[in-house]
Amino acid sequence: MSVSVSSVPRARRPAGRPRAFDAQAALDAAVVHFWERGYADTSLDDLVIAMGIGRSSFYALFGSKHAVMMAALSLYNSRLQERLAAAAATEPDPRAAVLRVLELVACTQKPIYGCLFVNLVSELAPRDADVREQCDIHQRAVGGIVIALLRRAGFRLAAARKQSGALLSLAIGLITLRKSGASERHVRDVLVSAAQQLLARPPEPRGM
Amino acid sequence: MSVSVSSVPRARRPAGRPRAFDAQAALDAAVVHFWERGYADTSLDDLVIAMGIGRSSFYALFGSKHAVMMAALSLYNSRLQERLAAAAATEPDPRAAVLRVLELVACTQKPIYGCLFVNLVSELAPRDADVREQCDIHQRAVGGIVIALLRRAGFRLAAARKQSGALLSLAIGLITLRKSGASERHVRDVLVSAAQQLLARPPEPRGM
DNA sequence: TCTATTCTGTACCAGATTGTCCACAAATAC
DNA sequence: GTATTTGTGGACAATCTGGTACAGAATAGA
Repeated sequence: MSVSVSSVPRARRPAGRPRAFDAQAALDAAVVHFWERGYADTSLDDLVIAMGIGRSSFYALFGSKHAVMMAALSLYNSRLQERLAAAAATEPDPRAAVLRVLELVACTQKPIYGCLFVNLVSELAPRDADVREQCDIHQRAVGGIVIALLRRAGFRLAAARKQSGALLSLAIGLITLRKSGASERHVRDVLVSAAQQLLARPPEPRGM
Repeated sequence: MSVSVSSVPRARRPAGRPRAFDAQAALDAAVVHFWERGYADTSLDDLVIAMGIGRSSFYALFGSKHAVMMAALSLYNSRLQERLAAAAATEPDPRAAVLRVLELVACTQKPIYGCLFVNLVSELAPRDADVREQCDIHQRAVGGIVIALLRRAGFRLAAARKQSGALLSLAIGLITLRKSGASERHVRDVLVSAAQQLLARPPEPRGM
């Protein structure tokens, strides 16, 4: 699963010919390629060329097109989670922190290409249990960050859960809207204004 | 472009062998197939088998894989627009009508497969100008329905535009959330509660 | 019946597809 | 040096790809 980019660097080199490429960089290139082209439209030739490695090396290290896609998705998700957690930890005001998190989600680093997570959920989730599982985990992790911030802002657990769902849906939906023609500016305006309304007051469960 | 499903039925049959299949039904089958499998992962064999026609008939009537995808997308979009417009026209209270429209958008007819519009935007929009154009039109049409309702509910034009963007993003984002694991019930709860907040009052532009 | 027209099934094309194989290269161990 | 281990490039196989060609079937009109 993990491609073992030697988080614990071995003291000695193993016997045998050393790898002629950087596995981390190759996986990064795979992330970019799946991000820009999706899964089905990416051929193995595209992939190994983009990654700058040969077929043999590709199969030796990653095993299959599906496996490298999962590794890329996992890397993308964990990096995004790190960035969101960092933003949440940096900004002291919890409402401002939520807004910052939502901006990071909605305004992706490759606006035209949206978000790799969203793209792969859309393309593969219905037929790929591995993608579903990985994405469910990611969704919960990101949701957890927002829920924690909302609780700090005074929301009760149930309300925080609901509101977190709404805020994240908003951000994710804006990614699609942007892809289908909306301007970056409009997206930001809508996000800020709607998020402020949804963050306004912890709605006490009054009546029903 | 239009596949001419004889909206104006000709008085006389044309000379020549009559078509042995229902063009409308075949296009419907294409809609379903692209909806469930996406574009790149659908081969022509898949397609003609699903549509129940031969390759020759397929090319004679539709021209190419890309063309039939565009026809399917267009049909899907116009049908959805019809359903939304009907809902908007039926429900007298404009806020209730907006909620009804959002439910139709967010709770798709094939929950697991999401929304064909969203799916194809996600898969193709960055590299396909035809899809971008068709989807931009669709987005504006749906946005127009919501904006008109919001205006009837007392929103000013600028506010209605912004709020419409927020409400539709919310609904669209929920489709993705549902695909990546959220339950139908959670989606509905979040939608209703968030939409009520976003519809609460026409926010007068106070200060900034 | 004979012609013109339209549709259909099948064979076909040239190139792309994922994945395997194997001879060889480059390093360590001895 | 030799043996061992690991990585690499290119060839290869079998299948699948989107799209075309064409002979013949089914209709209308004469």
